[in-house]
Amino acid sequence: MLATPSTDCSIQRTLDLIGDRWTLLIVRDLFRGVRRFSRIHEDLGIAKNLLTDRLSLLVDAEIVERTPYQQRPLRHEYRLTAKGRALSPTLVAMMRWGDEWCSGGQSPTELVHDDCDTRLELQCWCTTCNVPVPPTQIDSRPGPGRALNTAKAAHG
Amino acid sequence: MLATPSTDCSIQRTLDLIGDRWTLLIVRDLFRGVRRFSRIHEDLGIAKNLLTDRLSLLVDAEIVERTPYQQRPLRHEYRLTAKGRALSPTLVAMMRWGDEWCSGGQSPTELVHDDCDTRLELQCWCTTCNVPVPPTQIDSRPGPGRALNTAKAAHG
DNA sequence: GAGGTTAGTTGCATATCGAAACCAACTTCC
DNA sequence: GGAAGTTGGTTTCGATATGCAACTAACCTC
Repeated sequence: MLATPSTDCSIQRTLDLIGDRWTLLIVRDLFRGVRRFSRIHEDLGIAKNLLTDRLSLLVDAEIVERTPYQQRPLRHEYRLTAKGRALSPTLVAMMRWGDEWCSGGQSPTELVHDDCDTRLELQCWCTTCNVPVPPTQIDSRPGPGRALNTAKAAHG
Repeated sequence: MLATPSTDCSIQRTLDLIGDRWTLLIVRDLFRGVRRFSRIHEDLGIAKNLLTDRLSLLVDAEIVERTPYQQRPLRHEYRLTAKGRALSPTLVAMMRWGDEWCSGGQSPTELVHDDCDTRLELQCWCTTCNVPVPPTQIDSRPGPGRALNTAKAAHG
C-alpha cells in the first residue's frame, strides 16, 4: 500500500489499492453480504487492527462506504460502492482461475446465470460486434491516458 | 503467502499464490515479454532478494518455468506456463478496473477487438442464453469441489 | 448491576521488506 | 593477460508491517 510513483499502468494502480493479502478477501466478504466488522473478523481470521486499517483504506479509496445500520448503540456496516462493485470481474476471474488450477477443476462455489442456471464463463466482450472475444482476437494499443511509451505487445 | 488452512474458496487459494504486492506485477511483466531477472528487477524496482524469492515461489507453484536461454555463461529466463497464462483474465479485469476508476477512465493502454477496433469490456458470459451477464444476474451455488458449506448469497 | 455484544485501540514480539554491499561466473575491451 | 562490465544472484541489517492478546467504550438484556 505504498504511494507508488504513478507508473502508467492500470494494473499497478489497481494493485496499489487492493494488492495485499487481505483487502480482496474483505471485498469478497462484502460481496457475499458479510458487512459487519465482527463478522468479517471471524470469517477471515484477520487481526482486528488490520481489519480496522484495511477498512479505512477501502473507505478512503471510495471502494467501500461506512453507513450506520442502527442508532443507540450507533453501529456501522460496510457496503461496496459502485467502484467496489466494479471489482466483481476481478474476483470472478480469480475464482475461476482458482477453480481451474488450484481445486482440480472442481469449483467449491459456482457462479450461474439466474435466468437459466448455466455456469458462467468470464470473457472479453465487444459491444460493437456484440460477441465474446477470445484472447487471440485481442489487440492492445496506447490509450488516451498518457502516451509516449512504446506499449508494443502489452498483454497476451 | 501463508499456508492458509484450505478454506473452500478459490479466491482465497488464488490469493495464497498471487496475492501480494509484487507477484502479479511480475506476471504482468512476463506477459509483456520481460522475462529476465535483471530486466524485471529494473522495470519493477523490486529488491533483488524479493525477486529471487517471488520467482522461486512462482516456479514452485508451476505458474512460471525457468529455462536456460544460453550456455556459457549459463543464464535462465522465466516464462509463463499454461497455468500462468490462464491469469490473463485476472490481469485484464484489474487493468480495466484501474482504467475506469483510477485513471479517470483514460486507459494508459487499451485492449481492442482486432476485428473492429472497439475497446473491450470484460464480462460474465452465459453460453446458453448467449448474452453478457451483469453482476446483478449472477447467482451462486455450492459446486462439486466440496460441499457441506452454507454458501448462500455468495457473490453479487 | 453482572454479563454479553459490537467495534474498536494499544502494546509488543515477530516476520517481512527494502536498500546496499558483496559474490561468482563468465565476456569484452584494450 | 588484466581491468572493467554484465547477469543473476546471496547476505546483512535497519525499517516497516503483521498477528496476538489485552484493554476500552458504549450500549443492551437479564
